[in-house]
This record gives sequence, structure tokens and C-alpha cells, in this order.
Amino acid sequence: QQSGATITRQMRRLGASANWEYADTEGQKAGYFTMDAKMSRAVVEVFVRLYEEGLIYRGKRLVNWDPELGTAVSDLEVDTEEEDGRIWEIRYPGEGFSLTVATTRPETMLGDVAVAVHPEDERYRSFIGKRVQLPLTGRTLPVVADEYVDPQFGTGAVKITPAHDFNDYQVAKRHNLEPLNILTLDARINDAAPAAYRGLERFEARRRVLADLRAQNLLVSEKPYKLRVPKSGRSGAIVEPMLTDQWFVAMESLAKDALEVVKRGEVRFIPAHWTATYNHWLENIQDWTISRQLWWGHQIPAWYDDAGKIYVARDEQAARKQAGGKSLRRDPDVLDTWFSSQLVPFSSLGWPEQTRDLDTFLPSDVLATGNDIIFFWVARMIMATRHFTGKVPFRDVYINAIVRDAEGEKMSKSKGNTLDPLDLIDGISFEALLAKSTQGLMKPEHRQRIEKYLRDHFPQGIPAFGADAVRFTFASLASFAITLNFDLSRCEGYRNFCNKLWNATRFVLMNTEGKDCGADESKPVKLSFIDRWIISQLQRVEAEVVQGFEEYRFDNLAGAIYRFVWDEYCDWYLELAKVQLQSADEAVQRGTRRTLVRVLETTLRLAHPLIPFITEELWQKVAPLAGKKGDTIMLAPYPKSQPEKIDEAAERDMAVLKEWTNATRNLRAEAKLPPGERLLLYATAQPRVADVALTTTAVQSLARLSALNIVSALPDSPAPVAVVGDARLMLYKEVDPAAEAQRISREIARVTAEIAKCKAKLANPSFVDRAPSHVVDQERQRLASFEELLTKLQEQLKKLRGDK
RNA sequence: GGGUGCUUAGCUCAGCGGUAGAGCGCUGCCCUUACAAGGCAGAUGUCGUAGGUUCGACCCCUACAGCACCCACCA
Repeated sequence: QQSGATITRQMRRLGASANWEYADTEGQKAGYFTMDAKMSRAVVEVFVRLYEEGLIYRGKRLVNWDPELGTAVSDLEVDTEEEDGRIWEIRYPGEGFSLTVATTRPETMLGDVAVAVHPEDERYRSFIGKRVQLPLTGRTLPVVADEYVDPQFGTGAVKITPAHDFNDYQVAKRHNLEPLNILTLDARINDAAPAAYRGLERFEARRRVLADLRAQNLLVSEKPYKLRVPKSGRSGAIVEPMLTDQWFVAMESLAKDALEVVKRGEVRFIPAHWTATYNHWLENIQDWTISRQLWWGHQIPAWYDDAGKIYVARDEQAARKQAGGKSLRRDPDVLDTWFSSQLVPFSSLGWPEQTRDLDTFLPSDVLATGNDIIFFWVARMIMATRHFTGKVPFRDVYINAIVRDAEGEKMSKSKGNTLDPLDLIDGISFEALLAKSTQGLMKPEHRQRIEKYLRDHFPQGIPAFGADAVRFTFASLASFAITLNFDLSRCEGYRNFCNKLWNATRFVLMNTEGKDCGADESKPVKLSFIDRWIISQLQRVEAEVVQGFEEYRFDNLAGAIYRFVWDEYCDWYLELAKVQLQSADEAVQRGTRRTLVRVLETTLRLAHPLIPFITEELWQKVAPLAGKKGDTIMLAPYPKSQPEKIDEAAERDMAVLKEWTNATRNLRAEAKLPPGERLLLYATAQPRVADVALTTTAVQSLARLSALNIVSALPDSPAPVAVVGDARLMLYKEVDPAAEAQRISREIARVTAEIAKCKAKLANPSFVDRAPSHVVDQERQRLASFEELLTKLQEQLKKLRGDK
């Protein structure tokens, strides 16, 4: 409950816009806690129904046993870890022969009931059916033949310990051998073993067994061996296969249906490749051990009479009725927490009651989760929801990347590399971070390691980035990769972006508040190609963002917004708006202001899902200027791209404007002229745009020119020349001819290389014949423009050298 | 053993059968009245290796290498 509150607080601070106050038909808040009455009711109902359908059963079977917690766990809760261990060979003497078996767990020999060999194995064929002695015990074992044995592995003879090994259990079953349990539930040797070993802890017993075997000269060899050790996901204890009475869910029929709904596309994984993972698990699924010998959880609704007969019922009264009034005791076990979790899609909506919420919210649109939850939860929710409601729980399953630290290390408390989103939002000092990361440590020896990690990575603690920057960062990183290495510097970059948006808005407000923003339709408004260009770009980015949402490509849509705001609106449009606001024509000013506020207002709405807080704050000020009404941006309609506002002519003219500006700035930088100095630009042709006057004025302003002179021939000067379209540009300023010659030569080399590449392509007959014609044309055009450029550059170089 | 994904700039990652990209970092010049958390300009890549398909491959195919994760009962 504590961590539940933490998670909700994190989500709220991050601006998740859930309906936190929603109450269901019974007036209960929509949030739920695992042990709530409504959840318990659903759990009992589901258990009883599955039992009645024969899909839940009780049985004595080998299960994964956590000896530390004293409970069974499911297959999914067992993690196998590879470790360096040993393998031993032990000799079992027989009458006139002996068999040598290999084992990684010698202590389990005390529970052996047979030795198995492959039926075709020539070495052992004659021993099948005979008996060998089991050392240390005085017992003898039959030699059995079983296909399970791999003659190539080890000695080709396998000791069979059915009570403590899953394979051996199967083998014993095939040969009608009784399992012999030699371990207590806390993994000590029990009374079924010889007195010498009783009460020994399993590893102590191993040492003793080995010592005794060695003393009797029955230990043939001991070799290093890579072990796969099964460990409990909860306690980390080595899991022991143990014969116990447990409850199980039969999975086959449930799994079959769950596979089908995904195959039919009723449930969709995003990214799609997770479907394979899901399918593979369900196709090979084992029955699910659902009982737990823990004190916390939903108690199993089963009762027993003195004879041990089982009564499964919705409550004790009903059970007693079934039992004919006999006195009963309830099963003390509880259910795996995932048993109740799998019901959430419908139990949280009031099931088994047919509630309005159930009709409204099932199935939901999307489940967002991590890939580690696909088996534990996603698959089981699909199975349970299908079985009990006939519906799928959700349409889309969005699997987000697992967040790791900047080095790509998995985040874990013991490493100290976990990050609390609240600390990214609010910032935290080094001291506070250290205290937080080391409190409540299970193993105090981790403290030093954590401190070193934090000192290396966060010596200054973490600065406050704000919720918007954190959200934008995660959106930007959300590609379809499996892991995501979280780097604070990315956060910093996107914090700067939020800042940029803030400052841009300040500029807009400064120039529009209290001024005529063209709201009055009766007054004339002139939109230049620059205004039409930014409006056109806005339509494009709107479409890109919508597509990004549809595809769950938050990185793409975040990038689209980022580039539009920073690279187009701020870098170009705001600078050009400054020019247009100088215009003597009031209709132009009005058009500029109108465009400034309208484009900004739309952009804020567009960015709002990623940047909720800042956009709300800014929108409150900007919206009225743009003629938008509404109390909050949260309820404002989401922008929709209007293709009719895409203006390709304006975009072409804008491209020319940018080219001229860039070329001029480049000339200045190459010539190492300070950015502030006002210079004169000569051009041999006008920019090829519809509005030449505005374009030249704009270039003058953006490139900081004192004037732009169109001349028929450039002045006779060694100054650098740029070629843009059919015009040649020259900044009037003394330069070093040698440096300039060098620059031009470099450029000639580049262009010559490109020409060679083009020519080679075009000289290839199969390219010309077989490539699509527009590709060939494009290649021809490239060649032509490169050649033209080359000629001009060569002229320039010649002139430069001639002057010298 | 089976499966999935990855290998692109110093770092973190997009990308696409037709002229290699972004953010951060780096270099140079600038406090130009929205923003120095900024502006302008710039450098940086045998797109893991080897083959193949194709007019053309970073992209498709095959093999190999390395990395990560998941599943699995070889004592």
C-alpha cells in the first residue's frame, strides 16, 4: 500500500491525466487494492467456477519449493542462474559389475530409487533388470532402461531421484517406482535417510556424503562443471523440487483461446515481435501452481473434513452444506498474487455483477507494460478475461523498453542505480540521494558500492528538470528497442527545449499582447509567403505527430515537435517575424501577429500530451490572442492537419530564402568575419522567388547585411564567392587570397568527386535502362548542377590566381 | 539447446533499395533587445566481418563474430 501510494504520487507529479476521482456504480473509487472486498469476491467466484469446470485441481506433485520462505512457487518465479559448480562420478557396485553415475547433487543419492541407462546402450544392456547397491544406505536399486538417458552424456548411467528432480520424477512414473523423499520442507535431510545424515542441512549433507564415499573409495572423479541453479525470484534461495500437495490450474484450453485471439488480431502487441514471445510461452505452457504457503494473500476457498475430502465453495456455510454439516477446516494456503491480478480487467469493474462499468470499459484500448510482465500478467489477463467475460481485456499491448542506467546496467536497488522520477522532476542533492539509496538495505555491504556509483555518476546530485522535461525525454527515447539507456544529458537537452518554448512564447506575447492580432476579420490581413510557409509546415508536423501516436512511435512524434519548434518556428519564423513587424503595411503586421499567435497556440496544443504543464501555463496567455476560448488546454481539441493549407509555392520560396541566408552566413564564417559586423553583399541575380523585395529584406536582416546589391558582375575582388541557384554571392570584404584559393580548391575536389560518381552511374547502361526513369533524371540533374557549380568555382579560382 | 533483438559519429540512438542523420559532446566566432539552459558556423563515419542478390546495398539474403535478453528437464 505504501509503494502503491508512491507510484500514484509519481504518476500524478508526471502529469498522468487519469480520472483519479472516478467512482463506480457502487460509489467506490475506481482505484483498487489487491485485498479489497470486491477483488476477493471475484477471486472466490473464479476459483469456484474453475474448480467446478475441472480446470482447478489439487494434487501431490513435484513443485518448485522455496525452502527459505517455505512455500511453493510457480515456474515463472524461478530464475535459473549459471554458476561454477562441480560434477562428481560415483560408483554403485553390483554383483560382478558396477555402474558409475554422474551427479551435480551427490546428497540426493540418499533418495535414489533406481539407476537408468539407455535401452540401446551396448555397455549396459546386460545389466538391465539387475540390482546395484546404493552406497551409504544399505539399500539396493534396480537398473532400468529409459529413453530419457543420453548415452553420450556423462557415464551414460543416471541415478534416479524422483522426489527431488523433475526428470527423474517422470522416469520413476514410467517404471512404477515410488519416490523417496529425503528432505524436510526446510531442506534438511529427513528420517527416511540413514541416521548419520538426518537433520543435516542440504549442503552440509553433501560434504558428508562425499567424504563418506571417498572413504569407501566409491568416488570416481570430481570435475568443475557449469551448473544452472534454480533460484527463487522472491528470496533468492536455491529452489528445491519437492513433493507436496498443491493446487493447480490446467492451462491448456485457456492458453489455446488466448493464442487464437492474438492470432486473429483482437489483441495486438506493439512492437509486434513480442507476439512471438507470447506465442512461444503459451504453446509450451505447463499447469500453473497457484497455492502458496504464505500468510498474506487471498485464502483458498477450500475446506476439508476429517477424512480429507475436499469441499470448494463460495463460503464456509456453503461448504458445510455440501459436506452435510460435517465439521470442516479451511485450507490454510493462499493464492499466488498473480491469480487475483489476472482478474483485474474485469474484477476492478465490478464483475461478477454485470455493471455499467464492465460494459463501458471492457475491453480497454491499450495496456502499457514491460516485457517482463508478458507471461506473469498479460497472458494470464487475456486467458482469464476471455474465459469469464468472453471479451479480450484490451486491444493493444504496448511493450515499453526496460529502462537501464547510462551504462546500460539493469537498474537495481543493490547497485544504487535506480532513479526516482520525482528526483528528476524536483532535483536532489548528493547527500539526500545517498541517504535515500542506502536506506533499508537488505545487505549492508552494498552500501559502499552504491556510494561509489553515486559519487561517480551524480557527484552534484541531480538538478531539477521538471515534469515536462522528464516526460519529453522518455517520449524521445521510446523507440522500439528492448532496452533504453537513460542518460541525464538527454534530460538536460529536453529541459532546454522546454525552456526554448517558454522563451519563444515570451517573445510572441511581447509582440502581440495588447496589439492587433488580426482577430477582427473586417480589417485587411496580408500573409506573406513566410507566414504561409510556417502555416504549411505546421500542417505537416501535425500529420507526423498523429501518425506517431497511431504507431506508438513517441520518439518520432517528439522529434517532429522538437524540430518544428526549434528548427523552424524559433530559428526561422520568429526571426523573420521581426522583419515583418517592421513593415509599414499594417495588414502585414496584423498578418504576422496573427500567424505568430495562431501557430504558437496550435503548437502548444500539439505538444500538450508530452509537455502538459508548461503548455497549459502558456496556453492560458496565448489562447485569447489567437481567438481561442476555453478554461484549459486539456479540454481543447487536438490539432488536426489541414492539407489545403499546405503551400508548396511558399515552401519553395522559403527554401530559396534559407539558401541565400545560409550561403551568406557561411561566407562570413569561412572568411572569419565577426557575426556582428554589418557587411555589403553583392549578388549577380535576384533570388528566384515571387516576393523578391521581402526575400532580400529578410536575407539582409538574417545575415546581418548593411545592403544587398544586385549587380551584373561581381566586383573584381578575391573575396569568397558562394553559388546559390543561378546567382553568385560575394561579401564585400578584404580577404586572404591564398586561404580563399584553398577553400575553393577543396570545394572543387568535392564537386569533382560527386561528378565522377554521377558520370560513372550514368555511363552504366544497365543503370540507365533498368532504374526507374525519375531516378535517372534526378541523377542527370544532379550532374548538370554539379557541373555548373564546378565551372563557376573554376572561374573563381582562375580569377583569384590571376589577381595574384 | 531453442528463440528474440541489437552491432550506424567520441557517447546515446533514429533511419532508409537511389547524395549517411539527430541529441549530447567537440572546435571556432558571438552577451545581435525571446532565449548564453542561447545564436551562427564547423569537424567527425571502410553503417560488426565475409560472401550473395541488384543497374545500385547501411537497408534484402546467407554465413560468421560479438553483445543483450527470454525460454528450456540433460544427470
